[in-house]
Amino acid sequence: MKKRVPTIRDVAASAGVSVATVSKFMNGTQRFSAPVEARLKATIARLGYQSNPHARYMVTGETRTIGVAVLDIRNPHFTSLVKGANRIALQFDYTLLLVDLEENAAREYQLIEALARRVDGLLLNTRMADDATDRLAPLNKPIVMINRASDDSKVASVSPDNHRAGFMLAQHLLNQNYRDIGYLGYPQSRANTIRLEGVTDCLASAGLAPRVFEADSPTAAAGERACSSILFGPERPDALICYNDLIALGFLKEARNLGFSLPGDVAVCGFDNISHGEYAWPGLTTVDIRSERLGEIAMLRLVDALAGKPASESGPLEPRLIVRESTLGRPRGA
Amino acid sequence: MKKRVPTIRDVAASAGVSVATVSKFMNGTQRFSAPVEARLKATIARLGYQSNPHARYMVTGETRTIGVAVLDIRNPHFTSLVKGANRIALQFDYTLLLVDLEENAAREYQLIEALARRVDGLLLNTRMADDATDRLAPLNKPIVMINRASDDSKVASVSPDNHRAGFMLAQHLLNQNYRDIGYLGYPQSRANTIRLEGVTDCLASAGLAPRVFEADSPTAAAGERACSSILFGPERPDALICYNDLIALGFLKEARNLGFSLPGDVAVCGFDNISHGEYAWPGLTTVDIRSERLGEIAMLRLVDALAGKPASESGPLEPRLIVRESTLGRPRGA
DNA sequence: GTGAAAGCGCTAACAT
DNA sequence: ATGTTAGCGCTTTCAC
Repeated sequence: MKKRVPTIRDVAASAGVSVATVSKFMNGTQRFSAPVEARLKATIARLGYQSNPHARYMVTGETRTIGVAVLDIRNPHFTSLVKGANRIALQFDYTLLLVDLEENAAREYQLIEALARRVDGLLLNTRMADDATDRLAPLNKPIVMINRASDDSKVASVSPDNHRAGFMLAQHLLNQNYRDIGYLGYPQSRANTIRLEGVTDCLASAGLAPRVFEADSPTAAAGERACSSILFGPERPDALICYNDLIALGFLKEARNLGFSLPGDVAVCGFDNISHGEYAWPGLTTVDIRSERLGEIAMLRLVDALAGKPASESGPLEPRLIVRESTLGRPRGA
Repeated sequence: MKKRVPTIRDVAASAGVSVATVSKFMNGTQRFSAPVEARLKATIARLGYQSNPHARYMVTGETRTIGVAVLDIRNPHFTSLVKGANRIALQFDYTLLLVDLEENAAREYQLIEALARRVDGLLLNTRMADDATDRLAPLNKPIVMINRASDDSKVASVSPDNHRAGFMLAQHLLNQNYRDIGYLGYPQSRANTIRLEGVTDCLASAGLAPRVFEADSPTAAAGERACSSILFGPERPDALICYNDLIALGFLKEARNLGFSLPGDVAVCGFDNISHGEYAWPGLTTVDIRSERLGEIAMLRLVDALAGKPASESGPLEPRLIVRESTLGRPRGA
């Protein structure tokens, strides 16, 4: 015999009060006479009653749920984002409805749309083209986008300062006396463009320009694939800035396999400061874009929006350069 | 002017049919006359109508949502679990309600209880004591536990074959001629006991026994902390099996800092086959417990239970030994 | 093949 | 301070 979950009516009957009283008690909407309060407390505890969130939604219109869509939860940068978002959400009594899009552009919009029906607001990390964000408007829910170019004015978004992060990495390499600097990008990502601009702007101040290569996905496997053609190309760069740490790590590994010595033959660095980099060898120089904090900020923005507060326009999050062994070799001919 | 989301009544009115008809159409419960079907299709498309999942739940009792609680989403093993679970869930039209417990035992039960109210079933990864699982029964929802000892008969659970995995690692080290083998465990985890048993049983067949050390958390930081006292202890082991790859990676890094040469001075390996290990140096020998597949299987079990199907009792998932450089050094005196 | 109506568990407006 | 009641959007008998 399955025992039925107690409803508000069970509690009301059992405590000898009306459902309205129980409802008000549960929500702390009102004060009660001592005897009623005592009976209510006892009955609720005895029955183990908890209000049904879905029924509650029916009348309040609030789900206390935030939809989170990420391209790939296994990318440590995205994992951290979710971690940070989860922390703030719990703090404000929200729960995360998570969808891993698996980098599947085809189902992307459909999944997000379905997600939107069940939540109060959305935290989105997609590769959706800018014009496609128009399609999100009819969802009629507060949305915060993550890792989107900040000049995208239509929807709220939080991103690291990608330009500055790129600039930092390039400056560091210049300081280390590297001159022939390559950039291994991932053109599908919006952040890629800005990171490259940061690199380019910095190098320009020294009268240099980066040689640009492309990876076909933001993964270590893509870094491995790109490696040989870069290292055995006509003019091998001194140093390589990769679109993210995963690509850098893959490149690093493959370069070692190919018999190159790192960072002696080529220095390598990336973006994101994923934990892999700390335990790799040589340790990976990177720039910490503070993913977890980014997730917290994004969720904070959403919570504010949901509470009807104005968006506190804080600037992009300051990145931090993390120098490790992968860029500390003496460049050729220096 | 905010435009209201269309309800089933809007569609009914606009198409000149009853709400019952629209409902049946949406659910494919019935066939319709051509004209009605055409009108319905057109109206639904025009209004962009989609049924409200919460209202639907009110009558069906189904949320089409699975609650997933993990100890720490940033632990790559758990991330993979979620990835696999998400894949199967989407396939069966479920969505994941995710809660990261942040290894916080205090709020654990409370969070899970709240989660249970909103979902059809639960996928749980907790350190809750076995007797505490009794507290989950009143939740009255199908539950699949992850990474729990298989002898725990009360609740369904899926786990890797931890004993075999431990055995494999120990056997590999014996094959490599290591004799003085240590085990750096994390006693708070149930899997830890079984992994150690696997190691112990294997070594026993060679007349040996592992020396056991303890880490205070399942993280790289804990591996770093444990390192010096093990390596500078009275009798330094030849080889060290760590409770998981994170601990192993931390140990590896710190050992290098302390001036040891790996695997020459000490071989190191772990469990989980997290991607870090492939890009570390020396590459980390590990045993792949197939986390992502584990997540898939767990979710499959849950989906079956929800569909009223009997649990197909498949045995534990076969682990796979992944040998890399961290255990390929020549042992001392061999 | 289609419609009318009851009711899921809850909150909020209003009455007392 | 407490109770009555009308829905929220939907599915599901049960008529027709």
